[in-house]
Amino acid sequence: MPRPATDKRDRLADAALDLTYRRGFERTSIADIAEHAGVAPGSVYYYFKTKDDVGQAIVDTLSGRYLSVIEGWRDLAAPEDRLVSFLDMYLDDADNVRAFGCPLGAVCAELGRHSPELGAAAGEVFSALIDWAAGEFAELGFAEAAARARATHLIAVMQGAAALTHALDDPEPLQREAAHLERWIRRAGE
Amino acid sequence: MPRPATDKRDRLADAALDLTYRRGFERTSIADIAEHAGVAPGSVYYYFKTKDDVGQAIVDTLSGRYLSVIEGWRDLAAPEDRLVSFLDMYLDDADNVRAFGCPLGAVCAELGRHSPELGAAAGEVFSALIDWAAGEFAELGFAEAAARARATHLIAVMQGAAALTHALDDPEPLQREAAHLERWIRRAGE
Amino acid sequence: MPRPATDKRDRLADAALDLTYRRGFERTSIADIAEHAGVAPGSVYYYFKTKDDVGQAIVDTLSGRYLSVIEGWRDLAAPEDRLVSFLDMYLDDADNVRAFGCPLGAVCAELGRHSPELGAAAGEVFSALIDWAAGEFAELGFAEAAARARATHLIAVMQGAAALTHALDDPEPLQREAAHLERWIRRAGE
Amino acid sequence: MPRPATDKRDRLADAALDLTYRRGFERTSIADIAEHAGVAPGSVYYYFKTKDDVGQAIVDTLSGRYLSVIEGWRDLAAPEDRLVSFLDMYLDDADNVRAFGCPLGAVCAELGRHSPELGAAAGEVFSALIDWAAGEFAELGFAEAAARARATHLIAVMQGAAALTHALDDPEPLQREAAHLERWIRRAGE
DNA sequence: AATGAATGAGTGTTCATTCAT
DNA sequence: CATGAATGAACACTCATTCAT
Repeated sequence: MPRPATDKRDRLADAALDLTYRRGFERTSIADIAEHAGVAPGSVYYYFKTKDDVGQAIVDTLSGRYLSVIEGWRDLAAPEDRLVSFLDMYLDDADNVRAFGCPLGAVCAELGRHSPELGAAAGEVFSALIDWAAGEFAELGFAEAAARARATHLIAVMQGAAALTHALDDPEPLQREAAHLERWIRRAGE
Repeated sequence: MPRPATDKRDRLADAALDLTYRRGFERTSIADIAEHAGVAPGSVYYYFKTKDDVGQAIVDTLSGRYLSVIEGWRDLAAPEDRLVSFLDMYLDDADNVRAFGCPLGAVCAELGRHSPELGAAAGEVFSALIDWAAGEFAELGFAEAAARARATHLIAVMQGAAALTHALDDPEPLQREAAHLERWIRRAGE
Repeated sequence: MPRPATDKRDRLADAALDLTYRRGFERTSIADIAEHAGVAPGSVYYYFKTKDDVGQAIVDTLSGRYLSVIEGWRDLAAPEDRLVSFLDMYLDDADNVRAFGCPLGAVCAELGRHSPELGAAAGEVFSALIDWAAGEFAELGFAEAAARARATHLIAVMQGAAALTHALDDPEPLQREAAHLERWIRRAGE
Repeated sequence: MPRPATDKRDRLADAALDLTYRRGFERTSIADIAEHAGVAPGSVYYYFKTKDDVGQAIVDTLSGRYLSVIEGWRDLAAPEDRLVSFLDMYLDDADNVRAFGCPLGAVCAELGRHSPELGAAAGEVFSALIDWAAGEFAELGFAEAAARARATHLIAVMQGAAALTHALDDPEPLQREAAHLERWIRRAGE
């Protein structure tokens, strides 16, 4: 029972996300995306009306990936463990972070520079991430305002650490800031 | 006695930096830069061999601007005040940060995505900034390793806060993280 | 008991004629025609082998329409009245003539420019129209050669008047030439 | 003393007019025009901003040609002779009229179908032509309104005759209507 | 009998780059 | 010293056409 349409569309969106992360949105041509997805060049426009539409699909794919990863942490009983998993996700992916930056931040910046609409859409992924982290901190006993402040801090520091690790081509900032944040999270959980 | 050649070159580099910050490097054409600088289109290639060369000039200009700003803080007697000036620089420029991201981080990311060479060059501006901050923290009494760690943390957090403020189109993360860091700096100065 | 296949084919031909008249043949895509006819995009090629084939169907539809309109004038007893009905047909449709030109002439020119074969086919519609008008003039007592000459003049002047009215976006040439021709016809009928 | 810029631009406009007349505007690609003018494909966009801009240049070229032809009839002392020259111009070009229609009417219709703006611009060429003919009839002693009516009739009939000659692929309508109009003009000059 | 999925060839357009002057 | 003219390669996008079902 094949769903070829959805399958190809997904493959195209995945390829577009991947190439945008590694080369940038502007430097990624429609033909590149098609080739990467193993699809005929003209076919991209069967699934997407414009390149901006591909950008929107990138945001959706990105959002879906982060949401499903977070979903996977539901097994963990303690909020601290879930928050630390967020840090570990970056550490496990340190090579890519070093080479291309944060998979979320880099792509959002790239799309935002292409068009304000895409930038706003990408911003919502950040919002969702902060919402999730704020929920975890709330579960740790923080009042809403404090929980949000902590969540924003967590995301901001990881964004900055990833940016520095990429800019300096050095995993150290990422590792050090993650270690810092882990202690900060554990301390909050006590 | 001005040297008009140099003047034009500088104007071109300034225009290139400005446009790259606001639109991105890829979306900025050589003709755009020439027009922005009030220079004849063909002349860009008199001053720069290739567009990548323009990218290098952007890095140099960026580096010069940050260095001279830092230089301007020499008047301040206390290292804490100089470090806080770094934070204030962002707060004073909050509108641009919100609209286009960190003037340093956004441009570095943009150039890094264009070519590894430019990325490495841009990375050195970050290194210099960290070196400066590490020096200030050393002056506050921290041992070298600790001073570097603190400097990296400072830059990373501001990078992340700027990125979030841009992505969310909301000045709050920048303001909150800056306030946080100011207390953290003042505490270190006691 | 309708034959749905034929019905769809007719609807497609009608849509194609309509769009060709208003936008031109080249600017009308197969997908446009399908959408306009309320038919699935892929289905056009079930009824027509190529786009040129659609062009042929346009000519046939056009021919059929003019023939049936002429047929409708059979009720009128006097040839003068039938010939004047031809003029009135244009005057009644003056808004479209102004906006898009003569429904026959514009489409013929469009198809002729697309391919000589279609141009020749479209030319036959003109021939048929001239034949009809020549028959009417013959009935008014003109010898065959004179009747054909008058018929050709009638059609030519209306073509030119329609073309001018369209080009100048002004109904005046059409109205004036039609009034002229009506007197000329009435005079011949005395 | 070469004026290469103007020269190339003119050659491109000439090629564009020629191809539009023979193939239609839509079926003429920018690459076709460049090749026809002996110019590199990318160069068209150095002289014209868009294809619509090329269309405007076509109108200008067309207008210039007709104006200069009319100018050439200044030598003729009698208005009748000048008006008959207009008819002769078509008869001398009968082969092209038969193959492609009226050089003015066909191109105007083609451009008008491409965009209303171009259609309006093309319409002004017709206006100018009518103005000229009206002036000649005025010189023959007709009051302004009558002169304009006659001028419009002259142009309209030639348009229609050319259209029919093209549609039927038969020079007869053009020749017969031209002969008719010549007698009509000579009669007015007596 | 009918169609939705898919595509390759071609379109208008942009732009980094070259070069004669 | 400086530039306007010119260009070829690449881009986003369109569309007539095919075909498995």
